[in-house]
Amino acid sequence: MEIKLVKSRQFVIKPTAPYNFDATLFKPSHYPDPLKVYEPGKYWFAMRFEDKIFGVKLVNCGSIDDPKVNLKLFYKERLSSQKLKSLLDELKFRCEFDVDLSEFYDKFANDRVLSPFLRRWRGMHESHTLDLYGLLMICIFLQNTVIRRTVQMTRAMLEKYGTLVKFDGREVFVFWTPEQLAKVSEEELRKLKVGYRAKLFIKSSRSWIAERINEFELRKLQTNEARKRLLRIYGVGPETARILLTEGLGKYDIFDHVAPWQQKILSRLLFNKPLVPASKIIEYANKRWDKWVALAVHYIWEDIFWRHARGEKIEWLDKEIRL
DNA sequence: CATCAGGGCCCTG
DNA sequence: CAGGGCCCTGAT
Repeated sequence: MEIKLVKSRQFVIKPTAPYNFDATLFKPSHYPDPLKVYEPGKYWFAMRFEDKIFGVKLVNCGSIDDPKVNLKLFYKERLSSQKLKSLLDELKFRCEFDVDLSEFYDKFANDRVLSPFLRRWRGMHESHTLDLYGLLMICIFLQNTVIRRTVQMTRAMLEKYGTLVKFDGREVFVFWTPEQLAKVSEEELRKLKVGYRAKLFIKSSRSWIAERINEFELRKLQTNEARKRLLRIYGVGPETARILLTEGLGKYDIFDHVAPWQQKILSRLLFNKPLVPASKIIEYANKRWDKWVALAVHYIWEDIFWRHARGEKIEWLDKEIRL
């Protein structure tokens, strides 16, 4: 399916400083997907909100310490002013426009490990431009495979079940809904060469509905409570739960799982050693960065991927990052 | 040509 | 609580 959004309205947002537009919205550690378009200082994506689809174009027109974002909203039908306000609030959450990081910066300004990263990426936040269900789909695409295949499966599924949204001369997909996918047969999905994940997509969508997962409610819960709810979804284990909590729900106080490939990279970055036990890494990071642990690790993590993306040669890294 | 591991999870014993 | 199996594909 595809839709074209022509009508638009513009807004000027003043995020809480410091706000690093590019580092917040674009994450070089993520695999390439057709869900967004990024250019330096510009970001396009589409979203579902209250059963309607919107196109969003963000343009940076400020600086890290005096941030200003031009937000252009593309839509089909005019919104009531009340709906519009809740949509803008949602975008505020998704882009972390109003999340104040000053405590984080005060606390770790002199942290021997973290401070160089804080200087380099000042104003970087997590961002959550996908909704929680979409992020779950991404996590399933990532499970137990190589990136190349993840990219192929994502495209195949989006072309068949997603919606292509055209606006501002760009095209991005939005995900299907859990209700849509819950009705699809396993054989039909398997034709798209997603393998055993066919069952996962269907069962996780069904349990998403059965568990009445509501991301707005989950955001309000304590991290551990939200985690318990998420783990009840079929196909969600410790790693997916961690990703959903940090990248989906904006929780920064969790870092409880390190996959083997992440372990290799973090061993180098934190201990300058080829391999440190995962439990050591987790303990070290939590003790040191406490309730900001996920954000702290995120700074260190994204830094190496930015350097990689910019073509910097880091010998030991190349074999760990496979695209 | 065959074998295998890969950015987890479920299920079983 | 450890470990096998899962789809498919490119790399070896």
